[in-house]
Amino acid sequence: MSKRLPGRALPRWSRRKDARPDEITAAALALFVERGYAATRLEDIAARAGISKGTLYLYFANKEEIFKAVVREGLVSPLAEMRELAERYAGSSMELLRMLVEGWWARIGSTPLSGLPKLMIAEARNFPELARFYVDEVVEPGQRTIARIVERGIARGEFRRVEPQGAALLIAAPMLLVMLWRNSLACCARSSADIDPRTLIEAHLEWVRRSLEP
Amino acid sequence: MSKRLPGRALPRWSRRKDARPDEITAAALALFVERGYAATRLEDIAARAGISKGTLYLYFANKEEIFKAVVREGLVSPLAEMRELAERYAGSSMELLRMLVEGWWARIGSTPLSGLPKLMIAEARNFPELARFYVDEVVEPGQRTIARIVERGIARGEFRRVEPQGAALLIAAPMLLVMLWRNSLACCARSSADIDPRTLIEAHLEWVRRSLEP
Amino acid sequence: MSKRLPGRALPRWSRRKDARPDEITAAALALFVERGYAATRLEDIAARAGISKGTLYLYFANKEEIFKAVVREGLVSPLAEMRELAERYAGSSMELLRMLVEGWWARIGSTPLSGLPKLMIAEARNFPELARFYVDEVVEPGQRTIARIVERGIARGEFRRVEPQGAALLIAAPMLLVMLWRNSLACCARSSADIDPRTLIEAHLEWVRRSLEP
Amino acid sequence: MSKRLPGRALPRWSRRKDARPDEITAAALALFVERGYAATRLEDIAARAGISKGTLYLYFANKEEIFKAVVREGLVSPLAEMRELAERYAGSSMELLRMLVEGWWARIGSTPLSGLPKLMIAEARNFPELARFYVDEVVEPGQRTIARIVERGIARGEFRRVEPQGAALLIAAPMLLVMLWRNSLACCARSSADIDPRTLIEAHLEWVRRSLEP
DNA sequence: TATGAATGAGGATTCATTCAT
DNA sequence: GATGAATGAATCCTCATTCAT
Repeated sequence: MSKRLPGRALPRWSRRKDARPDEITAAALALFVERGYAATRLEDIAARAGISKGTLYLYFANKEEIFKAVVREGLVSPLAEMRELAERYAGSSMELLRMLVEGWWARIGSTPLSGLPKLMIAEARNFPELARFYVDEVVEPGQRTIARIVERGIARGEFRRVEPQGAALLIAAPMLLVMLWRNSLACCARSSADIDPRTLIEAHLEWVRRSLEP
Repeated sequence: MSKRLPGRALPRWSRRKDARPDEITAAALALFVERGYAATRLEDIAARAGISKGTLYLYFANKEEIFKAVVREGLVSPLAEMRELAERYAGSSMELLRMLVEGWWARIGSTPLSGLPKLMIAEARNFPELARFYVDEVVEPGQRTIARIVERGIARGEFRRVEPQGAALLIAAPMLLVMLWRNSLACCARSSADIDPRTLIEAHLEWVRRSLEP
Repeated sequence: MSKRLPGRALPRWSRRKDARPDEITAAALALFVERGYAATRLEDIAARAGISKGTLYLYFANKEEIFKAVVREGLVSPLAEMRELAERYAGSSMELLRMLVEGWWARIGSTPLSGLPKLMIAEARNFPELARFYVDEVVEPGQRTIARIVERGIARGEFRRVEPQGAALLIAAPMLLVMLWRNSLACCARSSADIDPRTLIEAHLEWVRRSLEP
Repeated sequence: MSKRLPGRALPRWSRRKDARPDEITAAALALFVERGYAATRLEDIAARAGISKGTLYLYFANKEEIFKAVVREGLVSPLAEMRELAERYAGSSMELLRMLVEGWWARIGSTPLSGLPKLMIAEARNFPELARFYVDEVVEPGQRTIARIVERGIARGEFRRVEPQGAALLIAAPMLLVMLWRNSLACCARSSADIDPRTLIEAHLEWVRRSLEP
C-alpha cells in the first residue's frame, strides 16, 4: 500500500489552450533528432517542454505516438504550401525550380524540421507503418512535384529531354544531403569542412541549369 | 557435483585465426543498420554471428566498442583502394570520375557497407568521437579525393572553373542518397518508386559532364 | 484570459442531501468486488458514480477511506435488523434458523452487498485494521447470533447437545460459499455447474434440521 | 548512452537443476496469498526466492505467467492423488468421505496450497481464462468426486436419497471456508474466535453422517 | 462546490555486463 | 577459450493525489 504524493499544478494563465501538444512535439523533434528515438527519454522530452513526465500521457498514448505525431505534424502545412506554389507559377521552369529550392530551404531546411529526414532515415525500419506514411506523403509527392516541373520544362522546350524521375532525384539530392549533414555529422566536423548552404544552392542551381538546358 | 556441459564450441576447422571479430562486426553491421544502435541487442548480434553473448566480450570490451569497430573496420581497405586508384589514373578527368563513381558503387554501394553512412548519420550525435573519426577518415578524404580530381580537370582544361569543394559534394550527393534510401525507406516504398542505381549513375554522370564542361 | 468553463455539475434536483457519499460507495463496492481493491482506479469509481475524480476527495480523504466506508456502511443496518429479528422471535428454533437464513439471503445474499465477504477475504491482510473491524462487527456478531439460537434450541430441548460455535460455522458456511462463488468464479463456470440458491437453501436447512434433531 | 553495471552470479553448488521455477512459484504463492496479485511486487517475489528481479524473467515471461504457474502447478499432483484414492476405496461410503476430508486437510488445507482458493476467488474476474482453468480442473472435478461418493452411498443403501450435486457442496463448504478464513481474516481475529480445524472436521463429519443416514 | 489537468513516486520490464563453470 | 545464468540500473507507463480555476 503506497502513499502517493502531491502534484503542484503549474499556473496556466498566458498559455493558449492546446499549445501543449505542439510544445511537446517541438521538444520531441529536437531530442529525437539529436539523440535518436531510443536514446531519447520521455523524461527529457517532458523537461524540455516544461512539463512533467506524467503530463505527456495526457496528450499522447505512448512514446511511439509522440514519434508519429512529430513526423506527421511537422509536414502537414509546409508540404501543402510548396505544392500550391509550384502549381500556380506562370514563369519559366528554371525560375520555378529556383523558387522551389529556395522556398524549401527557407521553410524547412533552415528550421528544426530539417531534422525530420534524418529521423525517418534512422527509424524507418523500426516504424514501417510510419515510414510508409512518410514515403507516401512526403517523399513521393515531393519527387512528383519536381518531376512535373521537369516535364513542364521539357514540354515548353525549356529543358532537354531527360527522364523526369531521375532528374527529380538529382535535383533534390544535394539539398537533402545538406539537411542530413547539418543534423548529424556537422557538429563534429572542423569548421573548414562546413558547407555554406547559400553558396551550395547557387552552385547547385547552376549545375541544374546546365544539365537541363537543351 | 554434476558435470556441466562445456560451452558448445563452434567447429573451428576451416576458420582462419581471428576470423571471429570480423564475423561479429559483420553481424553487428547488418543489425545496427537494420534497427539502429540502441534497438540492436547484443544477444541478437551474438546469435547472428553464431556465438554466445558472453563470447562477444572476449573480443570487444562493450557494445560501444563493437559499434566503433563496425564503423572503423568497414572503411579501412575500400577507402584506401579508391584513393590509390584515383592517384594512379592517367586518362581524362571525366573518365576518372566515372571510374570512381562506378568503383564506389561496386565496392561499397552494392555491399552491406552501404549501410554505414546511415548508421553514422543516425548515431553521430551520440558518438561524437566516432563521428569525428568518420568525418576525418571518410567524409573529408572522400571529398578531397573528388575535389582533387575536379582541380585536376580544371588544371588540364577539361573542366570549367568551379569551386572544387562544392563540386565534390554535388558529385557525391546522389550516390550517397541512394545508399541511404536503400538502407532505410526503400523497403516501405512501392516498387514503382524504386530507383535503379545503374540508370541513375548513368544519368548522374551525364549531368556531371554537362555541369563541368568548359 | 479566456473564460474557463465551470465544472459540469450534475443536476441536483431530486437528490437528497448527501446522497453523494452513498452513490460513491455503491459504485466503489461494485468495482472493488469486480476487480479487487488495487485494480480499481479512482477514475473508474468516479465515472461510475457520475462525478469527477476530484470530487471524490470532497467526500473521502483517499482511496483507503473509500474502501473502509464501503465495508463499514454496507453492514450497518442489515446486521442490526437481523439481530433484532432473532432476539424478538418467539417460535421454534428451527423456524428461527430458517427465517434467519432466508432473511440473510433476501437482504444481503441477493444484493450487491453479497460482494463484501469476497472483498474482505481478498484484502484482509492489506487492511488489518479494517479486517479487525469486520471480524468484530460482522463475523463474530453473526456467529454469536447463530450460536445463541443453537443454544436456545438446546435449552428448549429442540436440538441435541452440540458445540454452538462450531454449529454456527457449519450453518453459515454454505451460504457464505455461495456468495463468494457468485462474486468470483461463477461467471467462468459452465451454466450446468451453477448453483440455484433457493434449492441449496432448502437442502441445507434439511441438513441442519437432521444434524440438530435430538 | 548508459553505463551498465555488474552482475554478481550466485554460487550454484547444491542446487538441484530446475529447482528454480518451483522456488519462484512457492515464493509467489506465499506473497500473492498474503497481499493479493496487484499488491505483490516482483521484487518481493524475487527477494523471497533468493534471486534478483531480472532472474524471474529467465523463467517466466511476465507477472501474469508467474500467477498462472502458481495456480496451475499448485494443483497438479494433489488433485490426482485425491481422485485416485477415492476411486480405489472399497469400504463404506461414510468412511470414504472421512478419508477424503482428512486427506484433503493433510495435503492441502494445512499447507501453503490452502491459499489458492482465496487467490482464485480474489482474482477470478481479472483472470477469466485462468478462472476457467481452475473451475474446470479443480472445482468441478472436486465436486464430481464428492458427488460420486454420495451416489455410491445411495446406490449401496448407505445414504438416503439426496441430490448429489447439492450434497457435494454442503460437504465441501465448511472445509473451504476454513481455508479461506485461515488465509485472510484469521490473523485479525481474537484467538478466542479461532477455529480448531480438527474439532471442526469431527463435528462436520458427524453432521454429514446424520444428514445422509437413510 | 466541482472539475480535471498536472504531478511524480512506484512498479513491470529490458538488456548490457559479469563470472562461475 | 566459450558459455549463458544471473544481475540490477534504466526507462516506460500508471494512477493516487493535489490545486488553480
